[in-house]
Amino acid sequence: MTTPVPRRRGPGLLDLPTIVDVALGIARTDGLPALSMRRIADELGCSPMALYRHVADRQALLLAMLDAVAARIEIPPFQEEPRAEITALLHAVHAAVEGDPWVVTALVAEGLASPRILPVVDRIFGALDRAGLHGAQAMSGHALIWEFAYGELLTSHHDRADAWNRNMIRNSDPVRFPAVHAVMRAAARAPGGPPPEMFGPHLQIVLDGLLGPERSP
Amino acid sequence: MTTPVPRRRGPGLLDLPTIVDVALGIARTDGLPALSMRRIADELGCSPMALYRHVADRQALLLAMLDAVAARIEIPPFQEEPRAEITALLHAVHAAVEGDPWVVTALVAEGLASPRILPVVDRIFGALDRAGLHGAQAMSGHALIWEFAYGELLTSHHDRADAWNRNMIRNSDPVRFPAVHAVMRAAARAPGGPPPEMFGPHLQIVLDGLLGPERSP
DNA sequence: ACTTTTAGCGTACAGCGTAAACGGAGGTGG
DNA sequence: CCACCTCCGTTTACGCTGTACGCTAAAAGT
Repeated sequence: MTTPVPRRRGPGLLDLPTIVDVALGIARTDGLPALSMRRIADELGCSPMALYRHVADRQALLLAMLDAVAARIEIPPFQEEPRAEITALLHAVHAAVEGDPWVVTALVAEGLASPRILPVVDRIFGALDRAGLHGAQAMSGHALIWEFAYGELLTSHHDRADAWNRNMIRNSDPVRFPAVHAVMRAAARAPGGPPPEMFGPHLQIVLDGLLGPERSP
Repeated sequence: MTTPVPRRRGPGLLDLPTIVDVALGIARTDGLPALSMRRIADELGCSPMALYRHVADRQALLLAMLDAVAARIEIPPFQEEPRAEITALLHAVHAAVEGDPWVVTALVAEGLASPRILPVVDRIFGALDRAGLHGAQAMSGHALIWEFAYGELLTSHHDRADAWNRNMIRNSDPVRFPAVHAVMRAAARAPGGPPPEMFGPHLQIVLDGLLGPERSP
């Protein structure tokens, strides 16, 4: 006679950090659509409803995951000079989110945010203030910086979309669209290799526009 | 005896444009998550499976919707001057997508794209070329422009997220985060009204960084 | 008139998030 | 020692999703 799987019971077997860890793993390897409550439960060896003792619902779980990602932002030391300060802060955020492209999707699709980015936000506002941007200008500049960060993270991590676009261009008429084809041909002659990292350079360009071009010493 | 609902049969009762129209309506009023095949079928008075005679699957439907949105881009007349050209093109795209924030979500979450943006892409590359950006620099600049456009569209239309952030800041410690609170206080004193449109100004800032600041005459 | 093709769609299935009710282990008070 | 209460994980079930499969009936071909 088979004991009906005498699963261990009692407190301490399941907790939020464990659940979030597993969820992060699934999201990273198989993407956000594959992240279902049942899948998490399976990997934890528990029933789906067990998760609801520790998480209100799926949305709350996503928020907890976001929080975990935000927690690994290594906040850099303070720098007086605005451009250097903003650059350092955004690279820290980028490094934390890089490799987890679903973060931006979740953030945007569900309108979520973690209070953990508040320190970063505050220091960006401080830097903008020192750079001479106050009030509405500061809010606008701050918005622009995040718009860029979102956009960069979104577009940079989509290999599928990239291949799609290449094909779309390749199948298009070189006569009607000469400029794209010229650039693509030039790129084809280039040594290939991994696509260049664009976050840093692009951020500098945005900051050039926002704070004025960097004075070369 | 009841004839089992002698639904009209034969070709021409249902076609892709009709389906796409209804789907666009649902997405605009109730958002992308509310867009289910059954919901579309209900509003069309047909069975869910009827849709599959005209659309391969949900993904294909999304792509068709994207195509419909891309079709309403009013391509502006050519301008020699690069900054003016790019500005006009991007405002045209922005105008077509504005009011349908789900577009960017779909575009990004599914990695979709419509060949209809090719003319726009080509002219942007042309403008970048005239501005002195070739090869890898052109690709980088082009990428930056779309990164910004994506990010702006994503962040600008999320009232929920905005309210969320306001609350988050309001509930935070003014001593630990003085800069945000200073800006928020200044914004609170401002006349209110609708949030200012940021796409135009921010695009100019990005172009300042990319092409060099606008020479004032 | 008879057969073949095809457009349209009813049924059914696997999977989703989660509400509701249940059961068993551990600590606590009588 | 026993009753009880509180957690925590369980099973069960509901309404939703996208869509594979196969039927029906109209159109087309011979």
